[in-house]
Amino acid sequence: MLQIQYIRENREKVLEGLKIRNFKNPELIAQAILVDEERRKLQTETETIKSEANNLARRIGEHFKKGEKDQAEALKLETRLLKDKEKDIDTKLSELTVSIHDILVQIPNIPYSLVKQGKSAEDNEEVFTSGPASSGTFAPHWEVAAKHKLIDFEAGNKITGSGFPLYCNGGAKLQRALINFFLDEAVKAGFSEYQTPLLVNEESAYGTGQLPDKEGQMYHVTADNLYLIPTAEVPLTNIFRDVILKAEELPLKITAYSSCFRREAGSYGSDVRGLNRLHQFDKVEIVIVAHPDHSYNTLEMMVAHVKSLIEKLELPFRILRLCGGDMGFTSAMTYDFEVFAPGQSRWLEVSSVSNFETFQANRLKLRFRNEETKKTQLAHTLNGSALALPRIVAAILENHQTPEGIRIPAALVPYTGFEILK
RNA sequence: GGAAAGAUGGCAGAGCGGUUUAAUGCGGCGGUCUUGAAAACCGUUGAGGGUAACACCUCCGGGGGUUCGAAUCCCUCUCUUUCCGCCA
Repeated sequence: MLQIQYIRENREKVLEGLKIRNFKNPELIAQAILVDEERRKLQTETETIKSEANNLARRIGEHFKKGEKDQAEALKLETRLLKDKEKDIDTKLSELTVSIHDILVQIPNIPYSLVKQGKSAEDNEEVFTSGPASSGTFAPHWEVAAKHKLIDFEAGNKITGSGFPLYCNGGAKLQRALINFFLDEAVKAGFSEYQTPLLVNEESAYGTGQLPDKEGQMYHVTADNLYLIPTAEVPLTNIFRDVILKAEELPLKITAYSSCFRREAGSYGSDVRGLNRLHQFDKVEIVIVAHPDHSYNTLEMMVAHVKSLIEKLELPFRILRLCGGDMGFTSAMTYDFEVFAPGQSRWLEVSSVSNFETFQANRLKLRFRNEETKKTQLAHTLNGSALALPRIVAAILENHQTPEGIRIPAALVPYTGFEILK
């Protein structure tokens, strides 16, 4: 959520930013400013009244203490009038506060200067590509998985439903190896390892922006009003809800492995074949809380980390800087990582690394104390997948097939304990 | 799941209707003293809104109520602790 003061003071900049996103409702900005103006006017009014009422109450107290009952009673009458007036204004004030909030939650983050205008995925900029994929004929991963009995989609179907695969034997071992590999690499890069709750409350879902707009994406446990996390970003970032950090604690780098749960309502076709899109999957997430002056250096550092992971897995990939129209609601700049799946001749997104600037921090009330100004200031939050498992597994199965089985990349062999998966 | 007690500033901890505009201690910061440090002493030290700067307003777990006036009384929710029960 953007800060209303920021919108008020940077109206033109905000509108330009929304244009880069192809945002459909730029009139919300004018509305927000208008309502805010009215709200502040009422606030001044009610505060003046409160101040008067406080003074009267104090005088009444003094009169009572001196035993001057008549004077006290006279002042009481005066107070009653003020109270009626105040109640009136307060009602309007809270209405306006709600309506300004309702407007603000509909306004997406303002893109960073490097982000290009664009409407859809077609307009994304490729900023890196690892070179041509190996040539030859490749089977799609679901065939490879079936051949070697690595994943039992039917069993998962029976136990739960589609999108909940059962990993078997070597397939399960590969998953565990990848999780450990990713976590170890993150720790080596300076991230502290956490293990988080997989269910979160409403406040947390709201804090990272899943609520109110992405309600349908999450599994909701209605009996206890909890949500299954769609990503470890939610619990990890909410560690810092209502927290004031010291400047020297930044950048704060944390990581966690978690299962992730997504309803993925409305996804069909080849998109959901095999491991391409699941309701439950595993992911190692990295989260950084950064000083606003350094958050874009931090973003580049995260990109370099994710890049090194994919390189160590010896997979062909590319990095895209998302255009305004394809970027998530809360992000100021996002890099997507896509690995090539030659069995399907398509790119699969395996990581998305974003800088949210103060957009999440504002909702979370995540601040740090600025040493120069001595004041609290919103921090920047960033996160990224490092990495999401299923599509990495799919890419390994499709890229590293040999007549003997699937070749395990050298970096991963210490974790699997075998060089060929069959 | 049952019973009882409790939730106050970075921490500890008073306050239970009007000198609380939150005591006191610890910690933090600044200063005096000192060659330097420690000790001692003095000062300072929550967040948000608002202002050119003051003033001023809000916040004592959340929400609601009583009252001229609520940290203090009432209702309600949440959480914590202790005891009992159940349990990986």
